[in-house]
Amino acid sequence: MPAPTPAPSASPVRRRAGRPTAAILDQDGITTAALELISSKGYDGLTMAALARTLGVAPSALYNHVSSKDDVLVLLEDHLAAMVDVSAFGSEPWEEAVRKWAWSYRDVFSEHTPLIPIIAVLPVANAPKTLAMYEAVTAGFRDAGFPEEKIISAIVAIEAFVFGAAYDVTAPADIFDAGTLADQVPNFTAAVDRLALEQHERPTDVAFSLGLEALITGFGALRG
Amino acid sequence: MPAPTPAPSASPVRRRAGRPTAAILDQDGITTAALELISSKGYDGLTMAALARTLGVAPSALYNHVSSKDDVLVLLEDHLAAMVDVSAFGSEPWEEAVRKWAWSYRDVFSEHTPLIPIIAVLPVANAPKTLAMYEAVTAGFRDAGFPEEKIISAIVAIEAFVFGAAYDVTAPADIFDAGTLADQVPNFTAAVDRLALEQHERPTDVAFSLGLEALITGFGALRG
DNA sequence: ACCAATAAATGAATGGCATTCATTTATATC
DNA sequence: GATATAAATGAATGCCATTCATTTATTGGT
Repeated sequence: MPAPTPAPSASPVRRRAGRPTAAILDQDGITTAALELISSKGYDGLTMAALARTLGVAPSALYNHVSSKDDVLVLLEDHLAAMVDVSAFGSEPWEEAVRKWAWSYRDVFSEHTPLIPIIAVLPVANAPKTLAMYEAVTAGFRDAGFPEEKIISAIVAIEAFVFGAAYDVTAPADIFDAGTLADQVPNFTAAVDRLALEQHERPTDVAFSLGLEALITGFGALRG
Repeated sequence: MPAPTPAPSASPVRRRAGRPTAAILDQDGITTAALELISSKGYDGLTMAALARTLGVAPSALYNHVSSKDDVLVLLEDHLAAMVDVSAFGSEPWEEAVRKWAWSYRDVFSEHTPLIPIIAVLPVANAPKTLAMYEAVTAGFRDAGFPEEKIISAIVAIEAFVFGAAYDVTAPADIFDAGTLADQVPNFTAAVDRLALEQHERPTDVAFSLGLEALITGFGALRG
């Protein structure tokens, strides 16, 4: 069996310092490599050293293209925002568009919860694709007759729910097992058992659906 | 002016190694010291070394009482859960009880967002006070006529919203300023401007109220 | 065609961090 | 009184992000 052709990005070639013919690194390449690394080693494996190794460069070289590791996380966040499905706004009824948007938003970020603290406080001016998502959603709300002064608040509320629910997806299945304390919390234990008994969908999906439909119904009533 | 009596916890006395008359450290003391440290230096200042310094011990001494820094965060989380107001369950109408619980929950954790990734996936068996909160809320839902098999899902949904909203509180005021990209996102920019114009409450509070009332209304309809 | 400025890489620090471990010793237990 | 144990010390360890002086190929100006 012949050795597989090594990926150019992982080339172990000892390069000399100095300006190369073409730049090896750029923000897109860093983003892609970071995504690969995360999918193979998880966020614990995402270190500047590991990222550099994936790209076949010295760690310090990264700092010519990003100002910090947080900057890498912002690049990731913006990349992922572009994967959120806003296509139903403008082509489907408002309720269904919101539903698709929220589910897809949750699904994308449930695999990337370490980015949530970043995105939740990130000024949109630093994240063009994220901003594009907001534009599409805002237009969808406006066209559906939503009063303009309430659009941002409604989006922020749905987003808050989405981020919290994204964490929920990653929780262990037995998170609500009270263990030895079970007899001290009878109502809670009974409710947990009852859910397990009568519900065969993923509990996290049931909760998300329940909350999202309440938000859609409640906000839908605001439309003129 | 006489020198103030130094807090025993901050005593700089050079202690000899070995078992003291009474243990200096325990989990309560560690929790209290961690809260002090956070309120003075923030979560960035919460290091095992700084925590040990606050308590007047060597960093390694902490590991006789907690197994890791994450363990400290769990102690903090559980301490804070006990500060969440569940008192209205049983004494006030369900809607009002949920409202008070959710606002208080959000307010407590908005000052402690670095704990959210911990609590969101923390098995309740490791957090007795958190469990007690769930018990009170569950009983409140049951007594209000909520179908038992939906109680946990509803709580999980509200909690997701609360956690997301807690992050939102910490966001910078100009988070939605699109800057130079403003002309590329006209609908979004218009909606942001309109909100700023017509709304004088804290935007984060407006969004929280909007979402929470929708959830309360939606879930209220599930009661028998 | 040269020359200066620049972009983009290297690799060797640096300082901070959580955590581990061998050691010490006062107290509690048999 | 001997022994085991709990709870402290302080010195390592290894990982991490980040900085800095240095190198050098390319670009743009004269």
